[in-house]
Amino acid sequence: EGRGRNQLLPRYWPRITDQELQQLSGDLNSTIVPLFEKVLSASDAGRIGRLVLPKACAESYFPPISQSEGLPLKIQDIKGKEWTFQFRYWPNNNSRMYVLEGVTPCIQNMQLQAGDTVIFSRIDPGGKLVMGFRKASNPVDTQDGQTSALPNGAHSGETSFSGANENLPTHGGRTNDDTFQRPMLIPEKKRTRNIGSKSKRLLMHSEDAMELRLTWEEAQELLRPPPSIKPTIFMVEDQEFEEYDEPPVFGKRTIFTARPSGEQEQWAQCDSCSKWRKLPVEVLLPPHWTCTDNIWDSSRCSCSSPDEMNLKELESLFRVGKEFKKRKITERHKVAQEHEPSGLDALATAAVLGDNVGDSGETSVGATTKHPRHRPGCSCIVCIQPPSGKGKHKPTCICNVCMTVKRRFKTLMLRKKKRQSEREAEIAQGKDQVTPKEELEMDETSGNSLLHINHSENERSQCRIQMEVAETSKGRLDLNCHPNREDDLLAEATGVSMTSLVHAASHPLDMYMSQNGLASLGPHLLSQAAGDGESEGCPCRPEEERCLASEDGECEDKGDEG
DNA sequence: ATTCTGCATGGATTG
DNA sequence: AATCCATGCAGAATC
Repeated sequence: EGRGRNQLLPRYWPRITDQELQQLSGDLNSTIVPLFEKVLSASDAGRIGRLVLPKACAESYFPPISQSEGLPLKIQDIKGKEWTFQFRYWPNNNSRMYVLEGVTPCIQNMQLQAGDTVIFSRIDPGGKLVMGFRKASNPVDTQDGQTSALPNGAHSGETSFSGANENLPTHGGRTNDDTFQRPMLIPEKKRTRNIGSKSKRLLMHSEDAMELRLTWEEAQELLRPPPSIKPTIFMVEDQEFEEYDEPPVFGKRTIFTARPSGEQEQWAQCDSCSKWRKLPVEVLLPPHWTCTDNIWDSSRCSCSSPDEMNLKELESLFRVGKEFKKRKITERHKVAQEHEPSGLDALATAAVLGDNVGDSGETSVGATTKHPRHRPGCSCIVCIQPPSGKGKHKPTCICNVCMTVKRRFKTLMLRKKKRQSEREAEIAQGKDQVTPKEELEMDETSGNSLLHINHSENERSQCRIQMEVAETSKGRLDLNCHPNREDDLLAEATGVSMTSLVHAASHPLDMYMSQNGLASLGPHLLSQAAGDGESEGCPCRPEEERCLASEDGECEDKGDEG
């Protein structure tokens, strides 16, 4: 528009093709007059919700305001939704700085971020303001540092006035999965300043968060040695290392799929035609790669060659690949656990892995411990730290935690005894039958009647009760459980004889532990039960844990009532 | 402790 | 040198 163009800096000139304009005008049955556009800065797209408007643009196209408070301005987005922003200014060096306040919901709705462009237009007749956007789409060339072909570092990307093309997979393009990268544009100038302030984080949309969900392993997959730089080879403890003078560069992101048979494949998307091409698994690609670079498949070394697989099939294979990878990680985890020293670490393993031990491929789904709030990846102190407690509590320790556990154990056993007496009385009245299994367990001469021992496990464990915890998949001894529930769980699920429990309960704790080789375990169990005394503030700590570690055993009292 | 608000500051750009 | 504008900052408000 004549009024503005002559006044505006070129960087604010709206860039919209006649074709797009025509299409839009046709769609809306009206005339769209592009006014200006602005590449969002970090502060524009941040959570403050203030979009700084170029002064000339604000004064040219928005209503004149004489008060700093300005006025509410209704602006329609590309989906027809109307937003109300506060259009105002701040006095600034004898001048004005114009801002739109309250833009956060709109920015979030459009899923815009720093580097994206907002485009202000006007619908005629009516003069209604409309706000479109263009996502930054092209990668910043980090290698040669050349400026963008377009002013202000803006790259031509997908313009959206309709919203229809947003986030939809184009032919061979990104899907809703987090597999396919979307390089984030950082304006060439002031690149370092757009990273974000030191004390605040940029708002991340869920989509971005998904894209950031990379493991180190995956991140490593993107790194390539700097081109044409020879590494220096040196040895550290018989391991060969390559050292480069230049930092690594990012390579092309590929995806790995797996056939149901487990056969792995690697796929890369052509930068030119966006078709996906299959590659050998071990291949590493440069950042820019096209079909013509496909030296591994002569029948598909040109963009004119058809797709080997359609997107759906590829996504399906990718899912299989993901499952395959998940299984591998789980198995690796299991192997690592098996190589752990027994004893305390086994207890820690049991606590951390919980029911998921042996549940391959599903570690990310189930809870890890007795409490569902502990999950794989949980970083709370309970989960990240094995309940070693080594050296912290001795069997003779009389600290509050130790005394609480001992008291609790005693109460537990007494309660078992009481309830068992009641049950046995009932059984005696009914049928007087004892299973052979129970008879075996009632071999009191062994002194080990309480616990089932897996001998192979036993070889790796110093304490039997711990074995019970680690090895029994159905029921585990869990001092954090509510006593009443625990009674049933422990006894019924593990098949432990109630008579043996009664017998065990008749011994003092210390005697019981010494009989069962538990002298060294006491402190560890204590530390496990008390979260090593360091997890007091852990937000994910189960109620029962807190009760157990509490000095006066309030929960215990409750349990006694029941 | 975090977020909001109203500027102030200073690097970048323009004339 | 003047101006713009991205972002910092401090006090107030709110959680």
